[in-house]
Amino acid sequence: MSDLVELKKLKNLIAVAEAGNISVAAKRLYLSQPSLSIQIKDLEDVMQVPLLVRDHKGVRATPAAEILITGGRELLRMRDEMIGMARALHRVTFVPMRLGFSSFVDHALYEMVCSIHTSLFPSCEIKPKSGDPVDLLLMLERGEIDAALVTLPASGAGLKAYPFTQSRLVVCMKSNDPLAKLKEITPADFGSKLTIFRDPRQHPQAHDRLIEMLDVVGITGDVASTNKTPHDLQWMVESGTGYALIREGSELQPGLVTRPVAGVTWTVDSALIVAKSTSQRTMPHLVREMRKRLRLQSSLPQSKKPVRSVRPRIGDRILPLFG
Amino acid sequence: MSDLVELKKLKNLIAVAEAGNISVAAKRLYLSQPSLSIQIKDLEDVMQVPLLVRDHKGVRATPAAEILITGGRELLRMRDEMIGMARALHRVTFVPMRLGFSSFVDHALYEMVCSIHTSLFPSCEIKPKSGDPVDLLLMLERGEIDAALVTLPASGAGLKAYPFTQSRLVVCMKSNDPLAKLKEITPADFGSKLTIFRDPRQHPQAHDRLIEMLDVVGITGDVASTNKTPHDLQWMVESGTGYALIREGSELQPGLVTRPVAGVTWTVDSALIVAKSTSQRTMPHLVREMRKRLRLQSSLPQSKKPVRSVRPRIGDRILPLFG
DNA sequence: CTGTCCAATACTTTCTGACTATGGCCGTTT
DNA sequence: AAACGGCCATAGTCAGAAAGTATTGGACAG
Repeated sequence: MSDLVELKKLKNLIAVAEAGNISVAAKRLYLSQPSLSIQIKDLEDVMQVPLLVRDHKGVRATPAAEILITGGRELLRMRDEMIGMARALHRVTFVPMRLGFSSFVDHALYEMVCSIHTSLFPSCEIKPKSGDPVDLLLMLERGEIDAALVTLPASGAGLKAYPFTQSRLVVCMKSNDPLAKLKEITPADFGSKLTIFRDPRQHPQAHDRLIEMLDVVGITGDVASTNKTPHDLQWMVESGTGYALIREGSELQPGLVTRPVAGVTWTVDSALIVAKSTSQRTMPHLVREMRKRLRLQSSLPQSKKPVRSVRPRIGDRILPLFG
Repeated sequence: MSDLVELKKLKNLIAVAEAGNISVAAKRLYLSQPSLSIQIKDLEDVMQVPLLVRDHKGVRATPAAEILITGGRELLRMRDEMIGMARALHRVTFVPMRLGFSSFVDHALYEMVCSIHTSLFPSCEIKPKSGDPVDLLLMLERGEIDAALVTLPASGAGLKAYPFTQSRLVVCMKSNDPLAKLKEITPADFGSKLTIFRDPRQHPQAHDRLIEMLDVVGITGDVASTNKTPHDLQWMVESGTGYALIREGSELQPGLVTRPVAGVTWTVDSALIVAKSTSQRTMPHLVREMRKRLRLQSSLPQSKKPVRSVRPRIGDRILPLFG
């Protein structure tokens, strides 16, 4: 019987009791409400003891559940302690996780990766490395970094991509631009003035794909200004050089606005690229946890930065860009 | 990280360390050797600490593993204690498990069911009830027992069958019978003298099926002697009344031998029959554990079309019989 | 060499566990 | 009252974890 009572279930029971409400606990645990309900039910089934008193406003732990909760906390504490001891004994220090990221990747995503990795492996240091995608991919192949956050497409020998987020591309313009009065604009409206791009050398694959994509709707993509950072790019827009395409939900400098593009759905994928041969064993767990959290809520957990990046709705057909 | 270290894995690690050998531990745990190897490897991966020193004669626990083993034992002990406390608090006593069995079911199977149930639910009493299959099924339908061990075919309203073992049927005869000199005998050899059967009223479905099956090979199945128990049946054979079909591997009285039947593969299934509506919550766990240990699948149709107690051999491997 | 004994790897299958969708219950609001 | 909203339970489906089978590789012992 006891073999059916695993630490994970106890942990979840504790979370439910603390929340006083299965639905809320489920959110905190990045689980669906039914999954959690069933876990509790299984526990009750195995123990043949009711653990929760349900009523219309939530649940309350029974005395038996209190025992499990108190004991469970103790067990979880002891487990952590034990693991710490075992690792200390071997004087194992985690190899730092060397994480590259392009400045064009959403900062919220970067922070999410860091926070999840740290919560999974508290004693594993993260060494961030900013860089251009083309360089990052090279460093990955050489084993100089363990993973990199870049936008797709991205490929390389022995690399594996895990796409995590998808954001719509919108046109960035000055707020006093005539087109800013429109709710949506068409490619024809802005095509000729779309002149501000990120430096093609930073990410040739993505640039080529972008040009190709513009070509489909008849825009030549006159690359008049190339920029190293999103900040530079916005600055160019502000200076009146032209329009730029940026990720929806990006933080905007004052005086700038974005408008969605009618008739097309252009999106950009951000992915974690991992070298299959990496010696950093934490990667699979990181990827798994990222997927778990992004699966459920389509909205990124609120960091201080309001990420209002709109994800395409399921069912809508999306033009396959960067894919 | 610690969330990836579950009690089950610790338990298995302990078993490996105790066995000093993954393969042996796997057998004890009713697991395959690779499954266990992988579990250990996962642990080492997550902890980033080697746990076992492998050499050609087995494995040895590293100091880090010793910590996990000692701590793991403690954790397992505490869990059991905690569960006991929680259950005691509610003064829950297990409802006894009322288990019916036919005397024609292999005693080893009966004992296995009991021992597994007891190891899963030590404090749950088992109330055995011997009886004829026809009565047992009736009692199941009425909810007077929770489960019954009988031979297939067996069906009834709201009953579910979990076949566990399959044994070949062999001809039982006196050791000084002329046919005993043969290694195998054919249906034609013994057909006319096959006169000893179990009482048809005990299990009409199975009896009908048996007669039908004999008919296929041209044996009339002249039921001259009907018997209530396997013992009586062997007694009749010994007294020279005729031949009987019995389960291969049955314990034989002195002076009797069995011979396989050439040209056909007659088998008999023993199954645990459970009322779907039973209040005995231990049943699913019992069934699961039984299946784990026997590695048999229970996807037999148990609809109106009765499960054939006789069927062509699957592949060419016949299950070893109890024992 | 060759056979044996283990553990590791590769590939396949099974089945747990998680999700979506939906229904029922019970208070609160209109 | 009826409609709504919050919450938990159930049903049905599916992906991925875990287990299995078959095979390889390595290290002795004969």
